[in-house]
Amino acid sequence: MKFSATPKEQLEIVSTGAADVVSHDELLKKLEKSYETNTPLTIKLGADPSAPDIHLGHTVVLQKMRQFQSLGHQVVFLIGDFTGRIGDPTGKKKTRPALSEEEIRLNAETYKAQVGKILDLDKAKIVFNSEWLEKMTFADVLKLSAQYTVARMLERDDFEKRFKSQTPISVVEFMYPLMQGYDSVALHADVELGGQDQTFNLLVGRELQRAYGQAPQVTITMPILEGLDGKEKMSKSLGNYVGINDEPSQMYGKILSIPDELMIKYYELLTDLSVSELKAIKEEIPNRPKEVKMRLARQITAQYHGSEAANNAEAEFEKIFGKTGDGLPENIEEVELSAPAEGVTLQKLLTVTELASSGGEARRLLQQGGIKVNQIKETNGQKTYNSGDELIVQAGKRNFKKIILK
RNA sequence: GGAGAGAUGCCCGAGUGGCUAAAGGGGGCAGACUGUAAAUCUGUUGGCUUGCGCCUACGGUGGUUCGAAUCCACCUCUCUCCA
Repeated sequence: MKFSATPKEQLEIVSTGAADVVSHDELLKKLEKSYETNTPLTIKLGADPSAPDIHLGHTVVLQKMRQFQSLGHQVVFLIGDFTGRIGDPTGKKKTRPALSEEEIRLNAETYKAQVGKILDLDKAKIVFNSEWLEKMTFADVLKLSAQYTVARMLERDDFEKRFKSQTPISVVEFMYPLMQGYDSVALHADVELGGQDQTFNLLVGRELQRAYGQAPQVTITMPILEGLDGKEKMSKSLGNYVGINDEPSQMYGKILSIPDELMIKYYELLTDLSVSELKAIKEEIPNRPKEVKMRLARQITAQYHGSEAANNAEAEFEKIFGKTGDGLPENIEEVELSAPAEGVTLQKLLTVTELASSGGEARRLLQQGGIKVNQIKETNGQKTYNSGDELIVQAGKRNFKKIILK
């Protein structure tokens, strides 16, 4: 193993864009030692197997991981299967169901396929924490628990909030940071990466490593990426996410809909532009916001689907929404239905094709002018269609269906 | 173990016997405006229904009543204080 970049150069590369590094000094020392002894550092990143679909928010940390990888370090991708198998009792309604081994296997495979778009999996190590957590005895667990106090646990932001607002916190939840920290012990991690919201957990890892006689890991946290709404953290449950498996046209459109203020952050965290390129973009934004945003959408789409697909996505977007286009997407999902002799009402068609989730929803859309049939606004839900009719129905801005009645 | 408080629609939260499918806010959806952005404004937001209307819903199960989210009993869960 030969490192092409000096420790100082490495330090600069990996700390760029990070929200926090604990600490720079320790990191530099580790990098120096690894450089001198020609030993790659072990870089840990944990993943939760309950949500196998990766979105752009997850990629922020993965990009950082890739930097370490291309600098020649050993990245370890840890899948928290043990944790997933236990489930999370927090919140009576949101109880995370315990996953079966089969589900976890499947999720892990899905994960790998997606992570592989960013990391070089041939050079990465993939581990499951059940490997060591499962074998721990109760005595081991007690020893582990003894390393941390309740008061310190309550320092964690969300615990503190919940404690103050008198919402339940189960004891198991206190175990999560400990388990995660113990993973670092088991892996002898030199560096752990995570989102900024993971800061506490990563720091627990340092404490535990010390307690178990190891040199504490350096923690690098990345800023949290806001989702499409520009307010909340990008997450699947909030629906404000861009999945890396999203269709190119979808991905392109979604990115274009982010608030302007977010553009630069997206450039910083989701693309691989240099500091000087970023600076140029920053200056361009006030003058040509639309162009800059389009370029962003194209660039990110290209990262996951190739530049050809990105260009097509842009062309299609223009076709639908641009001034020159005809307002229709390239490919519209076709639905064939057989119509009864007396015909079908438009309202019925909307619910059957799931353009509207219920009859009430369909009525509302019609009433509010959210429905177009063959590009003409239609407010009469009672209008009937018969077999032989072909119609393109649009619900809202971007839901299209081509309905063929037989 | 003892004493007290509480559980309402996607979320928060009002509502203490009929006018409550349930105030208000958030979120969502749609429209206007735009650059499919943000901000703003408007409308809408349980299900079935063109409509009349019907059904389901206020932690669970029973009960009181012509009538209950609202009263009673028991149960489940959560929080607070004391031990």
